[in-house]
Amino acid sequence: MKIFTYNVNSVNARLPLILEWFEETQPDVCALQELKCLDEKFPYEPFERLGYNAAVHGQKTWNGVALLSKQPLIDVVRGLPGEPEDEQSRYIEAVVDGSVPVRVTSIYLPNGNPIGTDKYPYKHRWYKRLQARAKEILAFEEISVLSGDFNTIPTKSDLYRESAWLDDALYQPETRAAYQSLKNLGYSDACDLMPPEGNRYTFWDYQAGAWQKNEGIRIDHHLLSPQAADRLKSFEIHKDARGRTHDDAKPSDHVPVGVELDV
DNA sequence: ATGGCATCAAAATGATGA
Repeated sequence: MKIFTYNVNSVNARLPLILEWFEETQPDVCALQELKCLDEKFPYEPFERLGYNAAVHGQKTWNGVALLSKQPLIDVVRGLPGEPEDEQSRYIEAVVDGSVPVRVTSIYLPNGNPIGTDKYPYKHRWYKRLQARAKEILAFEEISVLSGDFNTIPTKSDLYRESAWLDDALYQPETRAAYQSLKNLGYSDACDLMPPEGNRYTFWDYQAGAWQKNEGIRIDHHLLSPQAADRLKSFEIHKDARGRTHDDAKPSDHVPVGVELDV
């Protein structure tokens, strides 16, 4: 089973590119982030034509997450528990209903910039809630994969130049510690288990020629429960997606990142 | 040090992103 995460930066603005990637890659499951549309504006039909079921948690203009799966999705959870007044659509979870159940998520963790505004403590409240849910998921002792855009650069190896990120919410010591705490619960970062040769970036800014200079960062992750880690067959970053266009659609600033599990 | 680029939605001297 191939499970991907892909921050698409507007599912409708980029639809031709996304569909082309789906046809080529044939993921079994794909977690999408930054839909930037309400549920009713999600392009269900073209994905159904490719054979996918969709569970969507959308939002107008910003945020919005979805799970697409060839097999049915059951037990869908829309929104991260723990802060009822949080109206931002950044979390969806479901179980892929195959011969062996696999729990999957699409996470769009808050960016947190600029530090010093409400955005930064919101990021860390959100991290605490994610840790609580991640702990509950571990207790199920299932094959579970926490996939998404964590807006967290875990280590110095995950950026092109540390000095450019020292004042950024994505690379603060407490942000990296929060990510590490998820791993300390018992999850493994698929990229650590199967490090790719060379480049491991998943995001390149649109600005200042970051892609051309390969000034990227790694912020899109898969955290595997022990049951999932035992079944990890491969880890891949679809870097070439960053440079591709289709029918005038421009690429997202993130690229798809995938794991293959022996399921 | 700043802005650079992209999207949405509104029609901004904008908001947000990472």
